[in-house]
Amino acid sequence: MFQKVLIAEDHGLTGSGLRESLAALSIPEIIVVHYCDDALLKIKAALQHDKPFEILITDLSFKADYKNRNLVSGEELIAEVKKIQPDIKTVVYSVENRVGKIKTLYDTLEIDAFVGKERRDINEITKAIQQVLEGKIYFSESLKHALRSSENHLELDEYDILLLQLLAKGLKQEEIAQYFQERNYHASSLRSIQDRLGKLKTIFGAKTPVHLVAQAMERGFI
Amino acid sequence: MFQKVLIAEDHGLTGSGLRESLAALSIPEIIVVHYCDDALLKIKAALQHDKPFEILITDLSFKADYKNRNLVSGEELIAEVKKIQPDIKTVVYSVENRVGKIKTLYDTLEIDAFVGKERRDINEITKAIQQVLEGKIYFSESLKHALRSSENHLELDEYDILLLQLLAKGLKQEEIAQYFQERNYHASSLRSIQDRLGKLKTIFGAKTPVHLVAQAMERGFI
DNA sequence: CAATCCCTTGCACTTTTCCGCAATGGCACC
DNA sequence: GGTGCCATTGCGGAAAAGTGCAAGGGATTG
Repeated sequence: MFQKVLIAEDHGLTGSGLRESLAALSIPEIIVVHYCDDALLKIKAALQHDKPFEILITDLSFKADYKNRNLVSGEELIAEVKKIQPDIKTVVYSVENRVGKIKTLYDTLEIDAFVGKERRDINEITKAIQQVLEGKIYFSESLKHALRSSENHLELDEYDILLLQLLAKGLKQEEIAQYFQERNYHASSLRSIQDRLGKLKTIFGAKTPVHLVAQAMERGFI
Repeated sequence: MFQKVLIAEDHGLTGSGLRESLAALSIPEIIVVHYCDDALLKIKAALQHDKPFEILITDLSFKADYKNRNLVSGEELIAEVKKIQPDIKTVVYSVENRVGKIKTLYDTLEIDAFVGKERRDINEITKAIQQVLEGKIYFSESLKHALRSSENHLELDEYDILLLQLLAKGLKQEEIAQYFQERNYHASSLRSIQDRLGKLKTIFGAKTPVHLVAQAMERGFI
């Protein structure tokens, strides 16, 4: 079994529930922190003392409070941690349930497991740890199906995602056109953007641009 | 100390964290359930056996799954429970952080305490239990802070939220006007909706309607 | 009762978005 | 090289959204 585990979770009671469940797996050293920055510090310190953590279990969203923060999310934490300790195993434990978002976590951050905060999560986290210990990847039961099934498999390219992001950021169509022109994107005229937007609306079944972005956000594309 | 506590919380690990913390307070009988309907059944059964629960600690939101549900939220649960056992103490434990919403819980459901899911919630839940035991009302420290801080002071009323929701659902301004007119809302003309939308854009610092809804979603208002 | 304030609403005008149509040009396939 | 397909783009008119202005209408205050 793993010997040294770090947990980053900002809800105190949930963190203590996690600690308890991992202790039941006979993991001797379990550290719980409530801030991403603290997690990174612990990882660094452990590395320096030649006693690195083998696995990091982290939430995705951390509420802001009076403290100043460098890292504000689990994604950022994982990215930073992997820079200094690339071989560490990472498990994401979150309420996130948007397939697109979780797929992105796997593709870009190469996480080893994802467990949703849900009713059966005690079993799930246990299974996840065991699978990761064996060098396998683990995703919550509820997700496995969704991740593989083709129905949810809308593939949006960089252009589409950027377009939706710019829209969500408050740019007008004309400003987006300008943005694309400055960066020499292929379809950069106002008319092309409108065309693309129309197609995206069809794909998402959206009636208005607002609806489109709301759908894209709900499904985790942006 | 209380002798018999019921916990309704749909995240398994959080529930077990709660159980652990309450056990540390020397509460002998702690039952944890993951569904509102189960909570109501437990309360009913305990009453019938003349061994009623003294206090109910419940989350507000319970994720839907394959099971059919009568009660879908902590609010509904509390309302039903108070019908059959009006003297039971109720503590809400939730990520909810909108002051208005929590005030409504106090005003309409007469809850005895509110504890937010946050970093220091272990201490908070302990304090809450002790205060409620003494017949007092308790609200999280963070809430008192939120009351003062201007940052979280965005209070949107039902009208604003509905407006944003309808927009996100793909309705056009004119359709929203019609929707409001059918339901006899106060500001139901197209012009009023545009006016309100303009004000919301100012509040959220949004440049376009898309931006507005994206912000509202990110910040958890809809 | 008058003065005042704020909210609601309609009107008119501008800006922005939507969308069909047609011209152009690249690319693949025959 | 010819043919067809599709993405890109401009144009133009229609639809939708944004906004200043002013006319009411309550509610409050002096």
